[in-house]
Amino acid sequence: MIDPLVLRTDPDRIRESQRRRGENVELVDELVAADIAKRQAQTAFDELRSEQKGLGKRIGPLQGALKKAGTDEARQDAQTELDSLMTQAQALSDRVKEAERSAAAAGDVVDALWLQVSNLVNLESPIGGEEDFTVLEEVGTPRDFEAEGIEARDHLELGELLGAIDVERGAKVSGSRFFYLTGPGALLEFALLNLAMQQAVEHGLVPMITPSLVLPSAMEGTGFLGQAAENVYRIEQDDMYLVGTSEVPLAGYHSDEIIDGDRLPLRYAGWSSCYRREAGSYGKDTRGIIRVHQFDKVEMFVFCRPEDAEAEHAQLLAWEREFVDALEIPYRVIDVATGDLGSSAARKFDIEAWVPTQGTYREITSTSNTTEFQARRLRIRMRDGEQTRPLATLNGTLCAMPRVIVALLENHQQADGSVAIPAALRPFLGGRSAFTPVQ
RNA sequence: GGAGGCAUCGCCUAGCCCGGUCUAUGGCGCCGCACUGCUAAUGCGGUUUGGGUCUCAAGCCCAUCGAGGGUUCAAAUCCCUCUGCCUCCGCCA
Repeated sequence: MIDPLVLRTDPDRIRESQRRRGENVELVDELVAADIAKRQAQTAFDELRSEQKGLGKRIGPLQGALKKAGTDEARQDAQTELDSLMTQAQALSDRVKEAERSAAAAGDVVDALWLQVSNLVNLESPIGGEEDFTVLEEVGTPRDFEAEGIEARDHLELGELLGAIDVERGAKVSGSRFFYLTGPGALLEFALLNLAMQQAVEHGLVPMITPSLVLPSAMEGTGFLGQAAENVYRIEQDDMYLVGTSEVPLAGYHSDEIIDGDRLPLRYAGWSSCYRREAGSYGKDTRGIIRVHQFDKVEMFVFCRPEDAEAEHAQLLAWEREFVDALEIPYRVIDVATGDLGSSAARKFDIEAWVPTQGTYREITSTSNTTEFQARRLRIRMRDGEQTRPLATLNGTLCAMPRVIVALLENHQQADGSVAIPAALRPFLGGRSAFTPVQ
C-alpha cells in the first residue's frame, strides 16, 4: 500500500505510476472520493460516540447518588434527572450504532480500493512491457560450441545422460511440469544450497528455513493475491496458500511488529520449496525443468530504513552476481520495465543466464525494491527516535535450483556429455570436477 | 479428536466473580529534568498503537485490554464464535 498522504497531497503521482504500469488510472479518482467519504463518516461517528460517553459519565454517579439519597425529595430529584438522561441515551444509542456501521463500511471500501493499487514505480524504471527492459550489463562470453566442434545438448538430454533429472516419472506421479532430481542431480542441488548458504552467511544474512504454506494475510500482504493470484495454489479446505517464493514467509516474519531503528537492516536468506500454477503459460517451456510447478529456492530478504532501500537493492544485486559469477555462467543484467514489475516492486533487476541451446538469455534471479509497499500492508514499522514509521523491504533470488541447474549443465557440458563442475562447487561435491554419463 | 485453563499499553502484574470517577493499577526497563566532583543512589515528570481535526506544532476528539460478533443507556468486566499458548486424556510417529 502507498502512503495515504500521497493520495491527499499529490494524487497525480499515483496516476502517473499507474499509467506507466499500464494499470487502472481511474482507480485513483475512486480512491480520492472514497477517502474523503471515509473520513467524514469517521468524524461523524467520533462525535456521536463522544456525546454518548458524556451521557454515560453522568449516569453512573447519578445511580450511586440515588442509592445513597437520604430523603425522598432527593431521591425523587435524582430519579427524574436519571430518567431524562436515560431517555436521551437510549435515543442516541441507535444513532451511534448506525454511524459506527457507516464508518466501518466506508473504511472497507477504501481498503478494498487500496488493495488494487500497485506500488509507485521508480521513475528510473524503463517504461513499457515485458520486452521493454534495459540491458545494464553483459558478463562473460557464451561458448562457441560450433567452433569447439560440439553438438550442444539441452539440459534435459544432459540430465538424463547423467542420471540427474527424471521428468517422465515426475509426470507419471504428479503430472506435467513436475520432476525428480536423482543421484548426481540431487547432490548438485544440495551443493548449490550449501554454496548459496555459505555465501549468505559470510555476508551476515541470517539463514532461515520457512513455512511454505501460509495464511491469506501473508499472501495478500506481499501482494500476490492481485494480478498474480492465478498463479497461486490455494488449499481451499483450510483456507491457506502454497507460497511461490519464501519472500512471502520472510516478509510476514516481522508482520505486526515495530523494530528498533538501530537493529536495521535485518537481512535473511530463506530456503523453501516454491509452488507455482503457471497458469497462462500453456505450451511455454514445456521441455525440461525451466518452468515447473514445484522447485526449491534460496531467497534473500531485507528489512531496512526507506532511505537505505536503493543501496540495499544494489547490494542484493551484487550478491546475486557474486553467486552466478562463482558458477562461471555467462549472463546479463536487465532493468525490468514498468509493466512487468508486479504489484509490489518499484524497481526490479533480473539476472538472465545464457542458455546455449536456446541461443538466448533466460531469467535466473530477480531482485525487487518494494519500498514501503509490503511493510504498510503487513504493518511492519520501525522506531526512529520519537516517531514510528513504515520501513522498506527488498527481496532477491540467491539460487533458484532448476534454472541454475539448467544453466550449469548446458554451459559446462563437454563433447562426451559429461559436465564440468565449477571450482566453487567442488568442495560441496566431494572434490569431484565433473559429472559423467551413466554406463 | 476430547476436557479444562490462560491471553491486559516493551516485560511482569492489578482489575473480571458483583458492568458506570478505568482517564486501565503497581513494579521493572527506558526517556527527560532536578540534586550531586563523576558514576551510583534519590526525587519529580513522561513512556501502547492507530485514526480524525489542525498550514505546522500544541491542544482536543475517537478507537484500541488476543480477533470478531452479541447483550446493555453503558463492556477489560456478562454471553457466543474464532485464533494462539499451556495442562490432561485419546490417537499417531
